[in-house]
Amino acid sequence: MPKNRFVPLSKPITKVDCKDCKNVDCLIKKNTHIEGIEGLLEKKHQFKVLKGQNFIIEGAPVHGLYFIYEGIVKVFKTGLFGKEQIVRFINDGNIIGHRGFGAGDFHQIGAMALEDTILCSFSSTELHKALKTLPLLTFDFMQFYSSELDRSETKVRKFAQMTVREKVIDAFLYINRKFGQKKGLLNIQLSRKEIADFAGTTDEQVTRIITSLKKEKLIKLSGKKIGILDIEGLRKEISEHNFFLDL
Amino acid sequence: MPKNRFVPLSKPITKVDCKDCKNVDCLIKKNTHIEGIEGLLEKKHQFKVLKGQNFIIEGAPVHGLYFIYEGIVKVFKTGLFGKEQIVRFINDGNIIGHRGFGAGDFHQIGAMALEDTILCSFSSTELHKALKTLPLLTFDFMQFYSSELDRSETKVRKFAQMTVREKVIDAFLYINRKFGQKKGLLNIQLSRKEIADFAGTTDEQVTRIITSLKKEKLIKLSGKKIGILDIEGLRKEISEHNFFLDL
DNA sequence: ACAAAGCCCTGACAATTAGCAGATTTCTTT
DNA sequence: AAAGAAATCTGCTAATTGTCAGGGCTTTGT
Repeated sequence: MPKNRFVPLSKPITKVDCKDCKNVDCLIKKNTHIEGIEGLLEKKHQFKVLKGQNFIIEGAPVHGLYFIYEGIVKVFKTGLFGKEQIVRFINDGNIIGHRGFGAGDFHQIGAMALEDTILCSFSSTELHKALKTLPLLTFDFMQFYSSELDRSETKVRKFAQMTVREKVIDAFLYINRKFGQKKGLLNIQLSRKEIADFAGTTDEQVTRIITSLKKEKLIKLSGKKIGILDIEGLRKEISEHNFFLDL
Repeated sequence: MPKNRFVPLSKPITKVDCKDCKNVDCLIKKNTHIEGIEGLLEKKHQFKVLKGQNFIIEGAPVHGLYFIYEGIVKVFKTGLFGKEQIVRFINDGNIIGHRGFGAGDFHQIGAMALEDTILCSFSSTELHKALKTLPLLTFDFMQFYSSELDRSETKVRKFAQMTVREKVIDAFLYINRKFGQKKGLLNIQLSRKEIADFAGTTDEQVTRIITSLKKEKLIKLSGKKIGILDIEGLRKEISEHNFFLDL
């Protein structure tokens, strides 16, 4: 992460029309065809945030909802003594800033760009208007939140029942599903501490487990990057925890 | 909990009209005035389940969504070796059976009545139809899921960062907010194991912590029931963990 | 009323995990 | 290129937590 340099908080950039967007799984893109959504689309803002910028602050008032056009972001909650719990990592097409509805709300999460990231944003009032009149859009949002809820509740169970080794393995598998590998290396670079904050442990434990997994030829290291060598081997170790689904 | 007796899975009972329902916070009741919802309301089923009945089985296909008219239910996920993680306790007016939408879905959670409970149910197809045409209803559902998601993500953080004592205290405070006290005793009776499964620990630890809290005059026991004596004292112990809200 | 089962409590022990400190490596800045 | 800073690794130690086992109490069923 870069230091606190004197940088503008965000840069406006040339705006992409949602109808032409490459992120076909984006909740907005998926609904660009429905009638009455044009008003919302026109009011979209798009801008860039730099790696390391904390563009959503926990507790700050909500002004809208963001989508990632391109980039990688970590979403977290801060706890005791500033220890952060990373709630999820997100990339192209994903939503962030949930609950960007209803006035008087405050962000329950913080967000930081892990790579230079281009964001799309919609104001609460515009979105509000759209959601209250376009049931199909609202339905998609509802389904999104509902599946996120399942995911999160599964994570609660994992945290309660998994060992540290299992939690770290689970984290690697999640990261692999989410970001994939290129040339045998994960397409995201995280510090030991970030992995720990996501898996719910400490950086020392993550280091230890990485060393073991490397010795067991389940993963490999190439510089700072991590590569998963034996997905099945890793899955097997946590398989008893996943009765119904990968979440 | 009673044994497996030979009982009918459920009993139909006289149906209450949603418009007259006492559960004013119920998502359906709150929307009974909107136009076009009558079709859904008419198709409601209402029936009774007995204490101890496991009326939603994890992994079973979803046929609809339930609301609690009256009663208490625990919602859980089963993990390794059958160890269950209680996700939440719910009562009058609450929803259960999330994701009762979209065909081909399976229950991600199980549910068991802790008291004799009267349920209202809506079929997936009917609900689907309503949600896809009534944006205000869908909006309410979306907001519900969204706030549940916040709650759940906060719980993830708590599980990762709290000590066992803090988690148990947090559980008592939650139970108190949710069910309240009558004559100084919590309006719900849970076994040590259920408290443990909710707080993310073991029944022995819960026992130990209850004994300590009793000695410290923070709680009291009267038979099987637990009473909270010093809410502020308890809150203080976990206050550093709650920066923004009680969730 | 009695037996059986289940729940609760407690102590002792074992395993897991976190925290600390120092060495080493890698990255950044000048 | 060298110095300084940051991140990673590793061993050691302490604290926390879970597990096992036994005894007591309460509830349930016959």
